[in-house]
Amino acid sequence: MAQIKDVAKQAGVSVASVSRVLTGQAKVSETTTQRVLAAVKALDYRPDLAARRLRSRRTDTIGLIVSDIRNPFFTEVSRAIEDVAYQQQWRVILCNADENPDKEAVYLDLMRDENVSGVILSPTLSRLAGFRPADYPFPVVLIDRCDRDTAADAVVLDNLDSAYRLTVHLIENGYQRIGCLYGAVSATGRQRQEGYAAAMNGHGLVPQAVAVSATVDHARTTAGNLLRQEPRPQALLASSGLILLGVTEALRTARLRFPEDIALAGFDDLPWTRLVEPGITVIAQPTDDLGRAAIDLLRQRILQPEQAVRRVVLRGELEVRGSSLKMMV
Amino acid sequence: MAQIKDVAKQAGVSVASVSRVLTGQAKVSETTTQRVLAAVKALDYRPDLAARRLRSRRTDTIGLIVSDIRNPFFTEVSRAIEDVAYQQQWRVILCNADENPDKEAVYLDLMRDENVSGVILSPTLSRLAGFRPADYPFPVVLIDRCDRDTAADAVVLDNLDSAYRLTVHLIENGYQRIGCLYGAVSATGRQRQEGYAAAMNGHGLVPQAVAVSATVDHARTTAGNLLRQEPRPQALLASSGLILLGVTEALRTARLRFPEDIALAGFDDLPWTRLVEPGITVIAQPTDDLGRAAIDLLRQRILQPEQAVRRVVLRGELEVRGSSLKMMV
DNA sequence: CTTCGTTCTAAAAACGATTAGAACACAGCC
DNA sequence: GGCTGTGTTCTAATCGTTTTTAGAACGAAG
Repeated sequence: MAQIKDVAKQAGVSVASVSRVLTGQAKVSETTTQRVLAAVKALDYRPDLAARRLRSRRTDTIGLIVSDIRNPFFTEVSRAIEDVAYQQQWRVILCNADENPDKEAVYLDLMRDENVSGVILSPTLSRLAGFRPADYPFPVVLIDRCDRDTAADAVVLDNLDSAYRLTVHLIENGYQRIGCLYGAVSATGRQRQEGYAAAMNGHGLVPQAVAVSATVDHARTTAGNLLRQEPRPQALLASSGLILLGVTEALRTARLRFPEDIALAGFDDLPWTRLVEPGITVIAQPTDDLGRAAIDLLRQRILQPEQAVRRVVLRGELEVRGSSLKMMV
Repeated sequence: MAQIKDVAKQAGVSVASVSRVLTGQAKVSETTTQRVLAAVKALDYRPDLAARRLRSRRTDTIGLIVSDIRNPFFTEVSRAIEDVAYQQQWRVILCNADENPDKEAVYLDLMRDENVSGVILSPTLSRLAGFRPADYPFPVVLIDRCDRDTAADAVVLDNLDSAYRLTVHLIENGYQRIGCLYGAVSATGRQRQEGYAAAMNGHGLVPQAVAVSATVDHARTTAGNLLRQEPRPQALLASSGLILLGVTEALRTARLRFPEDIALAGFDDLPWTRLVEPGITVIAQPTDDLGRAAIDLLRQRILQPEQAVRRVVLRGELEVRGSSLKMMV
């Protein structure tokens, strides 16, 4: 394996010049540049990243900590982030914290060990409470989850407003007893519940929200219980794609058809929501933009550590499908 | 930030002893060990990974190169791999090659630059042809895709047999004009098509297989065309979850119900397949086992570079649902 | 009391790059 | 010619570990 000194010898220059050409840090004359590049090509030289990282103290690596990559929302977001990262010659370390604060802490320590350039984090509730960027030895950008008063760079959906609009849509179509299953372990689920409650209260209706852990299994059983209550809700609203999946399965099990027997709406425009007859009304999240915005924010923060804290709020789009059709009277 | 020499000073020993205690490479006396560990804890010392990697020439990092993490199959597999990796204190670099041989080559070069301990690869067709582990400076384990004669460690589904069983299941339920949409860009799709064709031929039926690129969009339009042909197929078989999704959407668009109008079966036991009435019959892939087996194979190969080449073949399980119910006569 | 072997520790040499700071070349000016 | 300034290049120090090498300490055997 060729080393930098081999390249220097081949090009007839010093190792410093080779390094300068390759990193592009300082001015190098045209002739030297050409000779170095020729030597690099001739020897198929590739810098040793470990050595480079040790000396330069930069890793060009970022961390991405989410609850679970199998959650389709995070799958999409992570893909967007990785695409941008690799274009910029950055490495991405992906971590699944499983909503577990301890695991999350372990991974954040790991990020420190790796000396990452920055981290994109979807924090657990407990970490989000009182979150301060200054507590971390690297820049942090929050994604998907963020409180109103969190003083940190963040990219989020307009959760409250999206839930509000979704709820109003159901109300306007004649539904009144609207139940809501929301993920209580994340700030996002809570905010969506707030939006739902605001819409209900604003229309003189009584909110009936049930907290669930954001898993398909739990959502299914909880929804099953809800459906056995009297009077049965006229509509259900699910605060995330996974919960929506569980609720839909429960409706199947209970042999309830929508929208005839019960209306249905939720978050995340997953492929199957248009496949389940007659299609499920959802708020579509712009996952690609969320990911891109997050890494862009991180890039800027790395370049300008002292710049003002920014928050990017993206609007969710209401996709109306058959599951929320006007209620028969 | 504390360094190893600070720890040595605090413990009253040499830096070498500290290193030996922490890496566990050589024998150290009990008293020294205790003093070092105490000093490490007192100073909250964490070794600098860049320095360690430079000197030791090992990175404890593996690469995972798949076509697209958004493909649910790879999402599941990658999660399983990452879980095991982090337990072993390994880092994972995830790469999406998008079935693009050039991109795949770039990422493999990147793996060399990173000096990874090994790579788990789901290769494109062109790379798989004539694949030789010796051509790479690190151990490679193939996953999901592998030819009969590939001389490399690999973990795959019994594609041919699974497809055969799935096809026979349709035939036994009375279907005869069975069409097959298979992903032609991967070895896996081709093998499944082979299994399908074998079953058809073995029962005196004429296979009608159509190659598609393994995307939802292409599968949908291709299936749409297929459905307009006369006579219309009595059943359709899709060689992957994404293709199955496209086909299902096409049936929706054409207002065809299954199994009354047309039967349906495919690969990958995705959540929505049991949600779409009356449920879609599929071959369930043991994604978790696939991932675990792959990283286990890699670990063994790293420990014993000269051991014999292994191939792990996992059996797909037939999940019978409503979409393949016995044909009405 | 030496000699040998064992077990552990210390000092110093890698690992392969980046980057200060010194050195150099050259031009322009007095 | 000497001096200064500018732009480039070189030498050597440095990053923070691991690993090699040499040697100290100690006990047992002769």
